[in-house]
Amino acid sequence: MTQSREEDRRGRSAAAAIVDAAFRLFNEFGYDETSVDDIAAAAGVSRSSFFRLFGSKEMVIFPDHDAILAAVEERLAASTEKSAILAVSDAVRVVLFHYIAEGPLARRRYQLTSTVPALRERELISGSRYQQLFRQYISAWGDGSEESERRGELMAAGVVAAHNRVLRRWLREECEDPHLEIDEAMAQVNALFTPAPVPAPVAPGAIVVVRTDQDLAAVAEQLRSM
Amino acid sequence: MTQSREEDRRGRSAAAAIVDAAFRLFNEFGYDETSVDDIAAAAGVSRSSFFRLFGSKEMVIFPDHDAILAAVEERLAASTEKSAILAVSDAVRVVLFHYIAEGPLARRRYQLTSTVPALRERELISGSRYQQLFRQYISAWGDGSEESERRGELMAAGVVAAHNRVLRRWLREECEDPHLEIDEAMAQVNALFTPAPVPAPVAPGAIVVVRTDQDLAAVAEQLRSM
DNA sequence: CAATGGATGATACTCAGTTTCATGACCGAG
DNA sequence: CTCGGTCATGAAACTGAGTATCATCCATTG
Repeated sequence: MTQSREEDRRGRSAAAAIVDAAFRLFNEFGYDETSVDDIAAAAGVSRSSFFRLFGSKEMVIFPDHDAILAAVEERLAASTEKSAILAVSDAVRVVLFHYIAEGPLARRRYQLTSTVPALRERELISGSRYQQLFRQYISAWGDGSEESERRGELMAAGVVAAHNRVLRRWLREECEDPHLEIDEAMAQVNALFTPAPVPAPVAPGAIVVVRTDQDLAAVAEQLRSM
Repeated sequence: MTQSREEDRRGRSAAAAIVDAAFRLFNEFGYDETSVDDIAAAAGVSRSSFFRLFGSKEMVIFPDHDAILAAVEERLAASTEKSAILAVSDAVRVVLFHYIAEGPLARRRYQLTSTVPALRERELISGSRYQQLFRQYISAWGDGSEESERRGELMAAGVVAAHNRVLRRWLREECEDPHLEIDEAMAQVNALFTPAPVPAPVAPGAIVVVRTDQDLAAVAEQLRSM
C-alpha cells in the first residue's frame, strides 16, 4: 500500500486535487473554455496523470458510476422472483441515496450537466446502463414470452424514470423528503406493474368484485373491450 | 433553387455521395478506423464540405432525426386530452415506420450502432429527446399534481421503451409483422396507464363487477390493501 | 461584360485522447 | 550498500475531430 509522496505530503490524493480544480475552473470559466491542460496545471499534476486517472475530461464529473452500478447489480443479484419488487425498490434507493449523500457536490454536478450538453448526454448514457441492468433482471424473473419481455423493458424504463424524477427534484431543491418521494414513486411504479398485465389462466366465467375509482363510463368501456 | 453543378452532372447530391461512401468505408474498415478525410476523399468532396453538410462524423449515420422529431411533435400537437392515447400511439408509429421505410439502410445503421459505442450513445441521446417530447405532452394533459407528472414521465419512458423494443426486433429480423407488434406493445402500454392510477372521486360504496385474470389469492391481497 | 452571392476548397489552428519513452522513487535480494 | 525490478509520474510527439478564415469558382442578374 504505497501512497504517492505528494499525497503523503499534502494530505490528499492527486485525484481529489484534480476534481477540486476541475469543478472550480468549470464554475469560473465554463466547461468548454477549460482545457485539460488548465485543470492539470491548476491541480499541480501533468496532463498525462490526468488522463491516466480519469480517462477523459467528462469523467472528472462522474467519478464512481461503475461502483454504483456494481452496488445495484449486487442488490439485484441477491434476490429471486419472490422478493423482486423489494429488490428493485432497494436497488433504486441505493442509487438515489448515493447521490444524495454527496450533497453539495451532486448539486454542483447538476448545475454543470444542466448547462453543458455534452455532460447531460454523458449522464443520459449512464442512466441507460442502469435501465439495461434493471431490464435484464426483471426480464429474467418473468417467463420468456414477448409480453413478459416487454413488461420487463417497460418496468425498467419506469423504474429509472421514477428515480430520475425524484433525484432531479432533490437536486433542484424542490423535494422536501426524498425518502417519502421515492417511496411514493416506487409505489406508483409497483402499482402499475404488479397487477397481472398478461391474460393468464383463470376459471372461465369467474366473477370478481373489486372497488374502482373509475367512473361508470370508463368501466363500461373496459367491459366492452373484453 | 440552384443545385450544385456536381449534383446536376452526376445525378445525385454530394450529401448522398458522402453517406454512401461513409457506410461503405465503415463497413469495410470499421468506424474508428475510418477518418473524415477518408470519407470526404472517397465521396469526392473536401473535408470542409463534409463538416458543412453533416456537422460531425456521427451525424452521417443519423441524417434526419430532427425531421422525425418535428413530425412527432406535429402529431402530438394536433391533439387534446380527449384523443391523447390515439395521438401517442400515432406518433410512435410515425417514428417506427419511418425507420422501417428505410429498409436495408436502417439495418446497416443498426449494425453500426450495435458495434460502435459512440454511435450507440448518440442513438440513445436522440431517443431521450423523443421521450422528453412525449413527457412534455403527456404531462400537459394531466392536472399538475406530482403524481400526474410522475405518470407522464413513466408513460413517456414506457412509450419509448415499447417503440425501441419493436424497432430493435424488426432490425434484428426477429419481427414478422411490425404493425401487429407495435399494436400489441402500445396496447400493453395503454393498458398499464389508462386505468386511473390515482384515487379519484367515486361514489363511496360503489361496487363494480369486472373480469380479472388474477387468481383468488392476488385478488384477496388487493382487496386487503384497499 | 461586370458585379454579386452562394457554394466550395485549402489551410491553419485548438484541443481531446493515445502512445512512447525517460526519470525517479521505493523495495526486496544479494 | 548496491543492483535490479516495479510502479507512478512526467515529457513529448502524434492522430484525428471540429472550427475559423480566406480565396476561388461559377451561375445568375443587371
